[in-house]
Amino acid sequence: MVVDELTDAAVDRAFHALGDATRRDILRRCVQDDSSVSRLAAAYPMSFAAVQKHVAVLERAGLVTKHRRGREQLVRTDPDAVQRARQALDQLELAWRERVDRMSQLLAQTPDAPGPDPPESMENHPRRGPNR
Amino acid sequence: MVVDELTDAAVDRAFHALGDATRRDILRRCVQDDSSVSRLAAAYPMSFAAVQKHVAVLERAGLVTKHRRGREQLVRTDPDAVQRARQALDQLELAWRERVDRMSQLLAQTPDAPGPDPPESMENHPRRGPNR
DNA sequence: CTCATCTACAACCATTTGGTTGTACGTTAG
DNA sequence: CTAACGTACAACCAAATGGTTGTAGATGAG
Repeated sequence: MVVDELTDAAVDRAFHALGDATRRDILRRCVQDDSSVSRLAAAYPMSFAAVQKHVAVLERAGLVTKHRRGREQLVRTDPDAVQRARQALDQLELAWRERVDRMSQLLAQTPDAPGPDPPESMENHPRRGPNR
Repeated sequence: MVVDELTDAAVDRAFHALGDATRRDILRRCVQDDSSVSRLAAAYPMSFAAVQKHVAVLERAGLVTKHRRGREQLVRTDPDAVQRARQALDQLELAWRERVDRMSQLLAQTPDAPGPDPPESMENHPRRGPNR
């Protein structure tokens, strides 16, 4: 499986595209109804070309596709791409859960563990003694 | 609840922070084990200051927090923030599902009528007839 | 105390980004 | 056909980004 090639630069582009409020709004509009670029442009306080660029960013990120209808160009959100981005975040959450598991395990196997010591306890007393 | 204030500029920062491979890697490292900034810096082919800036971006986005331990500064991923970003994507997927539902409904309620004329019909037949 | 380490931050530079305007092209309406 | 519309794209600009180096402040080790 050479699927790994996609996921690095592609995730870059996807998150970068999502990091702008205007582009997220375009996504929201187009996920509900396909919209032509000019109709989108009318909805924002910027030039047509600016909106066109935003759509281009979303398209390069694979988040939307364009489809001709007459002289218009309809923009459509790709829900698969959205889910792909979500998976990247899911992985982070999974890793966190693994970490918590490891910590719980360490605590459990502590022999004379007297009480519910928070996991940070070992790295949390900076020996803030009488210095200063 | 004025929770809406957060979600706009904050989501901007979060996705922007996630839009860089180095920063995502930092997140992955720190979600598994807290790591000092200098230890992180040693892991990447760039200067200490550059890594420091990346951490600052992640911190402003609320994705990590820093905790002093002696002369080190430990970086820790905030799993809640990751989940918040995920929710933003979940909303998009939800909207898509609603759209599909609406479409299915339209299809379902179409009897065997030859010309189902919804209000949108006027902008929907491009009259791609025998012209050209 | 002194020294090495870790961090913070300013100044600077090249590149990218997000916006503008202007021009050109394809398609549909009359 | 011409005119109007929707789009594409180039050129340009200010601001942000991602990197560098250099300097200075805290903190722990010896």
